[in-house]
Amino acid sequence: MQLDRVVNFHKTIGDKTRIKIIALLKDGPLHGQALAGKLGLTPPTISYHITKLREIDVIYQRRDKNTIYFHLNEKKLEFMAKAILEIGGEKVESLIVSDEEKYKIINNFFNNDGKLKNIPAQRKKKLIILEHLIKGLKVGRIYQEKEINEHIKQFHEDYATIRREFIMCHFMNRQNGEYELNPKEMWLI
Amino acid sequence: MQLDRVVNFHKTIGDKTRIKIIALLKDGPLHGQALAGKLGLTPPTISYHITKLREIDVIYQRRDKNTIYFHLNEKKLEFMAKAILEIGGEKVESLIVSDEEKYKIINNFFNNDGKLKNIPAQRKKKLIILEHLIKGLKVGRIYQEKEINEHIKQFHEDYATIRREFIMCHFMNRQNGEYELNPKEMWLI
DNA sequence: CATCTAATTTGATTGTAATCTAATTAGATA
DNA sequence: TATCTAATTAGATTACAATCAAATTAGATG
Repeated sequence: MQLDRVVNFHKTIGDKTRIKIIALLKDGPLHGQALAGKLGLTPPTISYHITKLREIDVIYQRRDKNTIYFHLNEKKLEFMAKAILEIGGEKVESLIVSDEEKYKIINNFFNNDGKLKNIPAQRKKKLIILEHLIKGLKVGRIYQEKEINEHIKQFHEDYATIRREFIMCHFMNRQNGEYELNPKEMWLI
Repeated sequence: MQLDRVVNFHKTIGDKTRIKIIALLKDGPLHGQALAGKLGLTPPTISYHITKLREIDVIYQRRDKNTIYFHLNEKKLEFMAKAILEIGGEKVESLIVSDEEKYKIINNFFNNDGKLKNIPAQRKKKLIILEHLIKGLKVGRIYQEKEINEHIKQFHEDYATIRREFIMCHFMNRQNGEYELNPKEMWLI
């Protein structure tokens, strides 16, 4: 179940007029003018809402002479309403920043010689770069400030800024001048 | 279950960021900065979304030192997700135009002597007034045009306009100069 | 009590959504 | 094929929602 489908379903029925339409159609099919009358709206407005509801497949229509009757697809409604309960867990994390996206961003910010061009201003990108920069260091080991600096200098001369960013973004912490990586749960990514 | 609650629930979770938050919290509580990092957004934006989610009661929070952890209320989420399946039917019709509302509108448009002040421009109000005006006539009987006119003249001198409205809004139909009320299912109210 | 960290509020900006009137289209029927 | 009815589309207006940077608040801790 894709995220966008679920979002779109809820966005669509998160509207007073459309929920009223759904409620009315539970008693049986109705045509546009009837809906317009009952809801105190004009036919174009009903058309607009019907289109949205048809897009998420909770209504369908049957024509009788000049009149189109709109029917509720209750099965679909039920299925989609329950979808939010299934979604998520670890899978979503990968949805949020896919490996492919990370790869692109890393490629953009590093030169071919492995040097970091500059520190991204955008938060998300910055985190991806920091996560990448920290890869050579090990969880559990204690580092002296000088060691951290040397490690960072491989990639960028402004080690002070990057070291500060490591702390601020919870990748590592400092205790009386010594540094240690935080457990991955604390990382913001 | 009130309509507004259901609408508000779906409006709130009909947003990509908020569904991602819900999905992330299914794996366990997280604090604001972690959410901001994982989603590539700033803390104020997370606050904004958390507030919305708290309003519909699907998240709650526990503080640990300086950090507030946000928890998902899965029971509530499930209950609200299924609420749309219960709503509706005949009850909703009365929600749409309550008797109280009808009473008010009728009072506004009629004088004490029982005369109609004017024909409402707003569609919904017009339908309520027309429904009220038609009450003296019987389903199943055939009326001559003159009879219809006399009936309407009790309330308003412009019988021609009102007679036309009766037809246009499906309260009655004309067949070679004779008039008959339509069955109530055809009325737009 | 001074200071730090995390969260929230404020104000501004930008994009999206709901509704209407007027014009158009699609079928049905005479 | 001309005409009627119902539905839809187009265009404009207005209201609302998501986001951020900057300022503020609320607890925790030295």
